[in-house]
Amino acid sequence: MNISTKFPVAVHTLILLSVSPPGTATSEMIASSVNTNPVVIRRITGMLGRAGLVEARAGVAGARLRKPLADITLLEVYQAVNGMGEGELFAVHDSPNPNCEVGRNIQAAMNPIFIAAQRALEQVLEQTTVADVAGDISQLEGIQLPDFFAVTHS
Amino acid sequence: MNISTKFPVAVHTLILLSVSPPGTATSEMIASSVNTNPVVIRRITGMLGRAGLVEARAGVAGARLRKPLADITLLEVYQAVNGMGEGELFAVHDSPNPNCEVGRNIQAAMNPIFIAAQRALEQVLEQTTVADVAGDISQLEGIQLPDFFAVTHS
DNA sequence: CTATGTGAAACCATTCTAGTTACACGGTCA
DNA sequence: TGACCGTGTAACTAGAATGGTTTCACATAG
Repeated sequence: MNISTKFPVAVHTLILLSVSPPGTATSEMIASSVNTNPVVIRRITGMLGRAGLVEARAGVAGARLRKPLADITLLEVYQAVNGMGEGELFAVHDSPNPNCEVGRNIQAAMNPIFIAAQRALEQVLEQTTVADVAGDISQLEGIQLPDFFAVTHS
Repeated sequence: MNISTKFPVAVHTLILLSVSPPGTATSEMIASSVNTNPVVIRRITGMLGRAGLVEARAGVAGARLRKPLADITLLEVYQAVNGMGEGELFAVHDSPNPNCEVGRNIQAAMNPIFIAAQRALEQVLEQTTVADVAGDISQLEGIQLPDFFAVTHS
C-alpha cells in the first residue's frame, strides 16, 4: 500500500494557514480547498499541534503557525502525521521459524537495510521546507506571494 | 501504514531456494520457515516468477532460481512483490479545489519531492543483493554457507 | 494410476483510511 | 449574560488492502 494522504493534506493545510489572514483559515475553509471534511482537517491540525508546528485553541477560529514555513521541513510534517519509528516503514513477517537458520536470522539481517532505506527517504524530505513547496506553487501560478491572499473558496 | 511483509517474505523465500537441494524447497517447507500458509508462499513465488527471478512449473516440487542471488538486488525483489510506479509510494488527496491557488497546484508542487524520496529509498535497496543478506545470515550464524543445507524444518 | 505439489479462485477476519454525524466545550461579540 | 461559531473528540461507516484459509483443477514424478 502507499503512504497516506495525511502527509500532502498537512502540507496543504500549513500553506493555507500561512497565506490566510489570521482567523480566516477555519477547518471548514481548509477542507473546501483540500476537498474533504472539516473533521479530517481538525484531526490533522491536532497532530500538527502535538508536534509543535501549529497552535490551535478550541473555540478560536483558525490555527496559527508556531514557526515560519521556512523553518518547517517536510520531514517534520511527515513524521507529525505519519509517526514511524526507526525502520518501521517496512513491515516484517512475525515469528519466523526459530529452528531454521534462515528463519531465525532473516529479521536481524534485513533490519539494517530497512533502516537505511527509510532514512534515505526521510533525508530527502528533510532537505525541503514547506516554504519551498509554497514557493513552487507561487511559481506555478506565476504570481507573487502576497497575491495568495486573494484565495477563492466557493 | 507500512510496506507489506511480502518483501521480507520474498527475500526469505529466495534465500531458502538457494540453500536447499533441488526439489526440496516446496511451498509448504518454505511456509514452515516463514511461519505462514503455503498459499501465501505460492502467491509470492508467482510474483517472483512473473518478474523473471524464479521459475516454478506446476506439478514439480520447488521453484528454481533463474539467477544467482548475487545478481538479484533487493530492489528487484521489492518491485516484483510491491509493484509501485514512479512516485506512487505516496498517495495524493484527489480533486483539491481548483478555485484555490494552493489547491490547484499542490500536487504538481509535491510530486517531484515524492518521486525523489521514493527514488532515494529504492536506490538503497538497489545497492544490496539478496546474496548480501544471505551472507549476513551466515555471519550471524557463525557458520559457513555450505552448512546451510542442514536446515531443520520441524 | 497414484502421490504430491503447484496455480488459481473464492472467501474471511483484521486493519487502516477517510468520510460523516453528533456533541460538549471554549471564545467572541453583541 | 447569552447566542453563535468553531474546535476537539468520540463513534460509526464504507471501502480497500493484507494475510490466512479452503478448495479444486491440473501437471508431473514415480
